[in-house]
Amino acid sequence: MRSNPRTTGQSDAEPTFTEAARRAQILRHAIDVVADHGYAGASLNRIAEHAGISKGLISYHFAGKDDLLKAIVLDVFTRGGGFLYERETRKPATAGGALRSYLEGHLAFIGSHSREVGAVVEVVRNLRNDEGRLVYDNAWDAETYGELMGIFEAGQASGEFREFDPRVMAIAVRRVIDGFTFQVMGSPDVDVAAFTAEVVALFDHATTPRERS
Amino acid sequence: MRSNPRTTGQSDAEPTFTEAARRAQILRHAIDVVADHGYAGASLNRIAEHAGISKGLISYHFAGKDDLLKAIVLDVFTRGGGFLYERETRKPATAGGALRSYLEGHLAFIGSHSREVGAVVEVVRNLRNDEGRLVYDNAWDAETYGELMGIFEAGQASGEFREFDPRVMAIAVRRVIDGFTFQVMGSPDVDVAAFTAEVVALFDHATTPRERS
DNA sequence: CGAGGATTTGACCGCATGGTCAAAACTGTA
DNA sequence: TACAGTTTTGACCATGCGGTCAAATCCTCG
Repeated sequence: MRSNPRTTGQSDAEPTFTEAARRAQILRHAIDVVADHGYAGASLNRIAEHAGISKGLISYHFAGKDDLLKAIVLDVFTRGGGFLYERETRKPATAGGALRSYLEGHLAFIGSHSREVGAVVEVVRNLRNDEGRLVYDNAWDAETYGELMGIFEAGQASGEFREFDPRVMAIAVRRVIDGFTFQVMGSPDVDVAAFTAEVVALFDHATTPRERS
Repeated sequence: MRSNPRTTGQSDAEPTFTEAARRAQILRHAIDVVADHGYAGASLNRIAEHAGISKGLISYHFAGKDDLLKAIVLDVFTRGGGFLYERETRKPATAGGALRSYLEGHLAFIGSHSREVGAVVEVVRNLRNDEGRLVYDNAWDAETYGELMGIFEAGQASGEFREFDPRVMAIAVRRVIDGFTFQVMGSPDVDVAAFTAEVVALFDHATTPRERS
């Protein structure tokens, strides 16, 4: 057989042991290449060379380059979700605590997986569909604002937070979190804990009223 | 003569009227194409077609694609500087006022020049030199933090601002400002004034102490 | 007009890209 | 051993890329 039926969605059988391992290996090397050379520099040839395999093998395990790049996003998101799930011991009692936990969790994941997150950011910001539109557009990452906006609305309902537009605040939080990726990728010796403390304090002040309650 | 001496830096004579106009025209169309199709989709062929000229003409007026892209950045930065200069009537008296002015000025420019700024962001985030490193790296945009950090340090010295890391706060401000570009590019009907007011309030609370003085 | 520089075209080059495929190699089973 | 299914290779393809160049055109001024 010349191509894998699973790559074209014609089969939903259990993936072989070999297949799973090979896909994981390709994903790892693809992440490395994207992180090192950027979206434009991540060619299938370069990824194959980096992994020590032939280019055709990538086409055998993935339907195409876009499929591979989307798989990177899915893989890192899944790992990030697991990281955050294992980290959360119990639900914070206050909205401020929830926001703090959100920031600390996400920044900790980025600090310990900067290359993976960097590759994802690269793909998300650049991958376009056939019509030339971004695959991961504003509407897409608006979905990721949901959790944050929930925290903000709860805090405002309880009077813990001041009045502000939850959407704008969510955008700001996500922008600062994603920006941390570039900081740590640009200079890997940044102090994750110090940065986290600063950001937590920043948004603590930004969300709460100035007057003491 | 087969190529323009000015594109290869072999002449510093006054540019012709035709040359200046042609360069400006190419820049405008290049900005359009980058804004519409992203960095990866902005080929010389596409830019030439969009401008209704031949591809060779671009090579005649610019030393190469990289030169053209850097010219986009320089052009928009120059225009932005002029915009902000004309906007500033007089120096704000307080650090809080300076920060507010900084935010309002930059967000106003983005709101009225979203495509230009979007193209610049695309180039800055993607253009790499021959060794594969980003041309506009962390060290480069750290320079743009200077003005913000000056405002923060002045405010802390006068006791107007609380104690925080000026570098982290500057990164946060720039991230939120640049993020606004994507918001307005993704949906051009966003309310610039409302967003600006929210961001001003956000960083006003973030920088000032909670206790009333 | 016509000389000469400035401008513009369109054909062309070498190269890297994403993708395909027949053949080979490998693997397990009988 | 022979067989069948899976996995892997390496050569190959069409396409688009950035860039070059000889030739054609335009423009200005004597």
